[in-house]
Amino acid sequence: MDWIKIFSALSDETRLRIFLLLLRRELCVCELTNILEIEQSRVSHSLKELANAQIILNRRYGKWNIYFVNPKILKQKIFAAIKKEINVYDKDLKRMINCKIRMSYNSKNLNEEK
Amino acid sequence: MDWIKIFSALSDETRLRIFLLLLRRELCVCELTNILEIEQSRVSHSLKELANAQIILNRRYGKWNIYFVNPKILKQKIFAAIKKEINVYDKDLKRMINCKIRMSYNSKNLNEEK
DNA sequence: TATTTATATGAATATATTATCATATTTTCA
DNA sequence: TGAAAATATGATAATATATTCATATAAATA
Repeated sequence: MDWIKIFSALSDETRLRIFLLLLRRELCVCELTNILEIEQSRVSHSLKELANAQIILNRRYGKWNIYFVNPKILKQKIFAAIKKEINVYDKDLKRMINCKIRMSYNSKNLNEEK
Repeated sequence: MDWIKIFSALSDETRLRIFLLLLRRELCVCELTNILEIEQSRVSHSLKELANAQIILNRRYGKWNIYFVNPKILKQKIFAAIKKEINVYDKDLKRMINCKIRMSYNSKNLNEEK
């Protein structure tokens, strides 16, 4: 575990917001862009650094790239504590709840899920 | 709690080394300088940022400025987890054990303790 | 196949951080 | 009181980081 890289990844507001959201549920880039209301390239760059610190992973699903918290790190007490003690930004949480980009798509194409 | 400031403070090797040492015991600037084998001004600057993030405090004792982990933050699970999961650098730990700058002084001047 | 949607990435710029040096301050002690 | 020890701090230079823009890639779909 490279803790300096990890703390570094979490020391930026954009990346921390993303990470706190991903602790709640997995999200694709366009959902994050929509929720955070920032540029898509900024989201991608941020995700790259979180992935580089190995605290998130991703999987392709059709045209989407879905990012999620690396299950391994959740076994570490530090991340379990982060999940419990650091709150997601209120506005982000609300927008996440209302964000149904993939869901509306899925309902039409459920049979295509691998 | 300003988590970005906190993660930022811990995202630098020098500061993380200092913080991990202080989690074991309180130390003055000259002890830290001795243990870390880096410039004194660098230690002071690093301590200032850790203090700025409110994760360490300090008290004057004679000519020494003794730094210690803010007891309040240890109640947070995150810091308790950091203490358990992140190891001090081996070399630092050894040098800390052998560092007796204040101790040798104290033994001669115990009656001056406030 | 051409277009659209989702995403990644390289380059350039703007901004922030880090290390070092010189020096100032405070306390102790000869 | 003057020197020494411990510490803090401001300025500078070197380095790293973040943001934006333009563009590339890849999958879906009309």
